Amino acid sequence: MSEKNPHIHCQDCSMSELCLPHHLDPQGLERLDTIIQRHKPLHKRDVLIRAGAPLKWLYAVRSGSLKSYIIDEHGREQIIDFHLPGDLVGFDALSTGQHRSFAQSLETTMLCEIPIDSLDDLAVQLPALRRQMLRLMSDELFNGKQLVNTLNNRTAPQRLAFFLYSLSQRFAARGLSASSFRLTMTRADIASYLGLSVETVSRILSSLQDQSIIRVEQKLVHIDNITGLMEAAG
Amino acid sequence: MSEKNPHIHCQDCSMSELCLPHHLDPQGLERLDTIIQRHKPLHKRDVLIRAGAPLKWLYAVRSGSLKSYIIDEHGREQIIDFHLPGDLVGFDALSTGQHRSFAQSLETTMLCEIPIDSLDDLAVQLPALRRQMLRLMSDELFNGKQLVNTLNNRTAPQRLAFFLYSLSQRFAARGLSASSFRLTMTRADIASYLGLSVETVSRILSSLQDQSIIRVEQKLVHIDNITGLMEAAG
DNA sequence: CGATACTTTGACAACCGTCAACTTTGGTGG
DNA sequence: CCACCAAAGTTGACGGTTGTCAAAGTATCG
Repeated sequence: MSEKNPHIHCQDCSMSELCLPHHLDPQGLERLDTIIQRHKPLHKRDVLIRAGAPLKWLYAVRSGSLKSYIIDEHGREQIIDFHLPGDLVGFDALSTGQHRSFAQSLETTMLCEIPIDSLDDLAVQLPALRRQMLRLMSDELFNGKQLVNTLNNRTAPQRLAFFLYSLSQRFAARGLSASSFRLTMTRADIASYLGLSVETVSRILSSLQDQSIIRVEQKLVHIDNITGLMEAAG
Repeated sequence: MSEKNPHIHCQDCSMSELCLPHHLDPQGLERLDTIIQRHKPLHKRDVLIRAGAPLKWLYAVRSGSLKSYIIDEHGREQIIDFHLPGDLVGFDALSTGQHRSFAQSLETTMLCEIPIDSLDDLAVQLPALRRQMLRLMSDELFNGKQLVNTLNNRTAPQRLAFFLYSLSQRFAARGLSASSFRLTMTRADIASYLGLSVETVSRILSSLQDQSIIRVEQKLVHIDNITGLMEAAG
């Protein structure tokens, strides 16, 4: 790598524990780092992945955030996930070799680009990498299933409280503030993800604020009573 | 394998195309078959997997059916999936090495038992097996995400029509009748899976019958108007 | 054959989606 | 830098869908 074009390496990346490098020895880390490309920064609203496109790379979020969505038979966008730093994007394409959902940047976002063929080759040689890939997929799989239940069996206020709480936990796992963060997605995105209407999302945010559980300033959320939030989540 | 105790082999199993053997060459198939054990038959209500138990085997359903569920903080059972022949059970445990959900037999059920360590060893040597494992996980992952949306954005009648339609498709993919099948799960199981009350499930089944879309005789369902069912699913 | 689990049907109320109006924010071009 | 307009967000009123409670009917299992 040239001195003129310095990149962050897996060895120095603060997200490595959440990402593919987890539990890799220094030698394995080095080899993984070699196959990983750095993608040019995405601007807000850039579309990274389109459904139907052939799978060539998995992406790891280094900073920023994205939303994944599918377009239903009526042409409406349905949010299926939000991706934060350390998350891998693209696993759902391993099945058909084609992406099945879209991924769009919610803000300026930095990504690592992992060629899927090289990753497969390397996984054969590194058991720890293999295990971590399976672990990440397995987690995503279980989270998806659990989410169905979480949403199905909860009222609108419980869903939103759950959403905020789980975002808070995810930020904390990334070394960021659990009590104060920015919602990079719109209320409509949240509504779609939780299966609610925009109006309901807005009303409940106001209501949680009235209960002194959170404070909302546009996109900014402060959690003032995390216990209250957990209780509100059911 | 002894003559006295003849077992079905992967080579002869009618579910192999849906299962791990998919796209394996004869030699690979042979090797896979060697590591697979046949589990003793489960009776109705037998619990195959308990959350928290260490992951030792993945299971492939050869015949019969199971439900997967988690137990929520209030001790209530939440159904997260139903497993039919050809399905693999246990992927959600790859993350922690411990099972995270329960699996219980809904009827007499025959299973193959695949030691996870041997499977990992074999996957290193057989790219086609590796690809099929990832494909199965990726499919399950995407289905889970899609299900969230399907349920979130649909009314109760649409959810139930969707459920019946998707069961019908799954039976068809297994060479069984798409228009006539037995619901091995209870109404309460369906309700939990779809996020509805038992009463609503019961009412809607009656309503779909009144519309001559299906006929219901206890556990037996006949689909008389598959187009109507698809439309009812939204 | 009895007990228990499962299923169906009815009545009612509440939750939340829809429609509508308005305010605020953010981006674009002059 | 400001003006403008579209997009995003908020708040209110209303009605339908669906959960809850209740009760009766039916299958299943020991």
